[in-house]
Amino acid sequence: MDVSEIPAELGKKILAAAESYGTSFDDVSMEEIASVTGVPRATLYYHFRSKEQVLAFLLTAMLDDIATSVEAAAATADDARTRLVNVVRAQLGAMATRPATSQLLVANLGRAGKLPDIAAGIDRAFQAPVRQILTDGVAAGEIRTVDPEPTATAIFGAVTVVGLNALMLHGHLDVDESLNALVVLWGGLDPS
Amino acid sequence: MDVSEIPAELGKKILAAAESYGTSFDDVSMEEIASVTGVPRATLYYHFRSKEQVLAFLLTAMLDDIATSVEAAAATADDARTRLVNVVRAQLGAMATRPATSQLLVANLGRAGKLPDIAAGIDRAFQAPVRQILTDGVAAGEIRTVDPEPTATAIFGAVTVVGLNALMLHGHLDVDESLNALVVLWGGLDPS
Amino acid sequence: MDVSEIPAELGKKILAAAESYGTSFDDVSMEEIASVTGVPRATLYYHFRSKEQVLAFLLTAMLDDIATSVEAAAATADDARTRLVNVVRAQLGAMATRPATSQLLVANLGRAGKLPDIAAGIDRAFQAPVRQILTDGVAAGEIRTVDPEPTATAIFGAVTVVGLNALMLHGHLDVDESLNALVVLWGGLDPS
Amino acid sequence: MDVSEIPAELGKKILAAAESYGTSFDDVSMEEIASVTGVPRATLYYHFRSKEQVLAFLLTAMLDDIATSVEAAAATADDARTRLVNVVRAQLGAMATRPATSQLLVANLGRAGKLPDIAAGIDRAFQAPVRQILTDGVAAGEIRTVDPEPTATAIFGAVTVVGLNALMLHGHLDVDESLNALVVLWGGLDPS
DNA sequence: CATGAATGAGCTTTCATTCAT
DNA sequence: CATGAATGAAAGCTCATTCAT
Repeated sequence: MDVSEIPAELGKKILAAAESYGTSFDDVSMEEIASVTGVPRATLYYHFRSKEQVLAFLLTAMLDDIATSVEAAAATADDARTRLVNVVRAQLGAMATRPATSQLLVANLGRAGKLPDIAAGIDRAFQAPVRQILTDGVAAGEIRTVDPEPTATAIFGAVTVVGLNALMLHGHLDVDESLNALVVLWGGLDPS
Repeated sequence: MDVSEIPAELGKKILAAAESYGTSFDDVSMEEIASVTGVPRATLYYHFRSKEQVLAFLLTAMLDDIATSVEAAAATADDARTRLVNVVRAQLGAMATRPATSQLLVANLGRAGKLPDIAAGIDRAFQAPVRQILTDGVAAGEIRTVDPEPTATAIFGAVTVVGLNALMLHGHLDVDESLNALVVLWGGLDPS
Repeated sequence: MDVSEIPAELGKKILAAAESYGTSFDDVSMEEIASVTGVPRATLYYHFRSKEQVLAFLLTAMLDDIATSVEAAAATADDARTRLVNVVRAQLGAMATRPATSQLLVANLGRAGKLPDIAAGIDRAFQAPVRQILTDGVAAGEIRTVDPEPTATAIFGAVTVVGLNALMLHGHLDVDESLNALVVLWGGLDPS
Repeated sequence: MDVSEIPAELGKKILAAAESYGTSFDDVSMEEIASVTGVPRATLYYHFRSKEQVLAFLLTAMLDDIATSVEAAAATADDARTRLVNVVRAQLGAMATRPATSQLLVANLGRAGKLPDIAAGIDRAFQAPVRQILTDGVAAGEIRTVDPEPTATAIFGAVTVVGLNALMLHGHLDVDESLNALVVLWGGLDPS
């Protein structure tokens, strides 16, 4: 199921309809995808091997999108801290744009992590850019000495759960407000 | 379905068997719970109104356990930072003790958050203690000025995702190692 | 399950609650009988061998009641036709008084007919009195020569279905109106 | 679930197998229908929305059949009485041909009457033709002055219960014998 | 005598998936 | 290339009935 094998038209339909899907993988039935996209079930099976693959395609596509804007935010000449803020802002912005799909992603972190494509997508969109900035920042003395790998995971958790929380509680996500909740990441909790 | 109405014997069986359940609510079938606990399906339905209620009982019981040890860690006379570290250590320790149930909880944050009992349990075990320490610590000048409510959410996300990550990647959770990943929380990313 | 073995108190509760039961044997659950009568399910099973027996008791009791008033109507010194009208009037009156139980009876004629007690009750309350009047009436020249046995069955069908029809369509049964529908029985369809 | 949407092949199987079904709607399980027709349960659910719909289809189809032959019997140039006898004969004949389905119908009059399709079918096959003949016959002076509507109901009851009685008592229905039981309808009970 | 607790046996229904065209 | 039709395999839940006190 290489993304490139999926006809663009079909892909668009699935993506466009994603925002009306439910929250858990099992809450999303093929019948639902079929009726929301207008693509008959059997046709979906013609293109995808299984339901999981459809959702993997969906999440992968979203993650690719996120990765693109995140990578742009990470590629500037700013200092590490600025780039990190921009990266997180891009991530939250992407979640804000696709609230349902984001919930689908975060609510299925457990399962999604087992699908190689998705795990790779999550890494590319969320963890790798942060890891890289941390590494660079530490080397440049712009960031405190931390272990980039696990720290990126902690940041990933803080960002996504703050986002999910906003989506679940208010139905939408205000990027600046959520960023504010993450201020702890920059300055930490210790008083200066 | 007040917890107190569930016979202790039955409750123990369900809890004891929990570690062999699947990851998502839908991955856990009543037949599975029945065969793993040795309690017939019809008997489960005699005590619980639905499958959701069984899982709610399970998660609520686990969260109550966690809350108890977390509250103990929060109730010492230490300074805010020490208490916070101990609270997080207690949370990670609880996750380490019940890996499968923790995965069930985190993997179902989306759905679980909609069940009032569970949402309350999460707050009591994870967010409220942190919120309280932050509030007290800020007042005492032991913690940087942050907004306790959203900051507690960010910490919750960092802690649980770091824990989930360890469980998914290594199958078990090393508390100290995970704590280390969270060092960013104390000192932040800014170089001193 | 001799009726006499059922404690009067219990019997009264079951009869009193009957009017809130459903329409088909299978629509009436033991749980429904239990909650409506206030008698625990297990207690019902202490007194009755099965659900069927409870319903048989219920219908038998109603049929006994009907039989009593019907037999009174049949036992006068009037001519056959008058007695027959009075008998049918009594039958319709009994149905009017217990609409739900009547529907339960008629809607379950098929099954009820297989339970000896009920079949006997139906015969005693509905068919035997008519049969007797027909026999006597024919002998006395007060009634056209008909075969009493099958004719009584036809009359039974006309009476009960007319009654059921009224109950289902209007929710209640107007005795005189229904009697009117049965005028065909007396005069027949042939023009005089 | 318009009848026309059911594939003819499937319809035939359901009809053909009907004679081995049980007596009450609840006595007939989908598994029974499936195994007797050879059509898998899931396939039945592909074509029908619910069990009730399957049975509605079955009874509706039977009633359509009956209606056809009854309407033919009603459409002759004979006098009203002859037509009525022929109509009833056709009705009894139809019951004789499909004893089990007839029992299913009559035993579920209560429930069936609530399903619009079936109520309409009963009217078309049993009541409307009789009503019409009565109306015409009264107008032509061939039938005593009776109210056609309720009288048709009484006749319906007499005919079906006499038929059901025969089926239940003897396992089969002898049309002429049953017709004989209904002689009361023509001449009435009054001696000439 | 009465009853709360427990359960075996089914039941309807859903759904991911495959078949046949 | 696409799809209507068909279905195997559960799943959640109910309910009449029995057990144990």
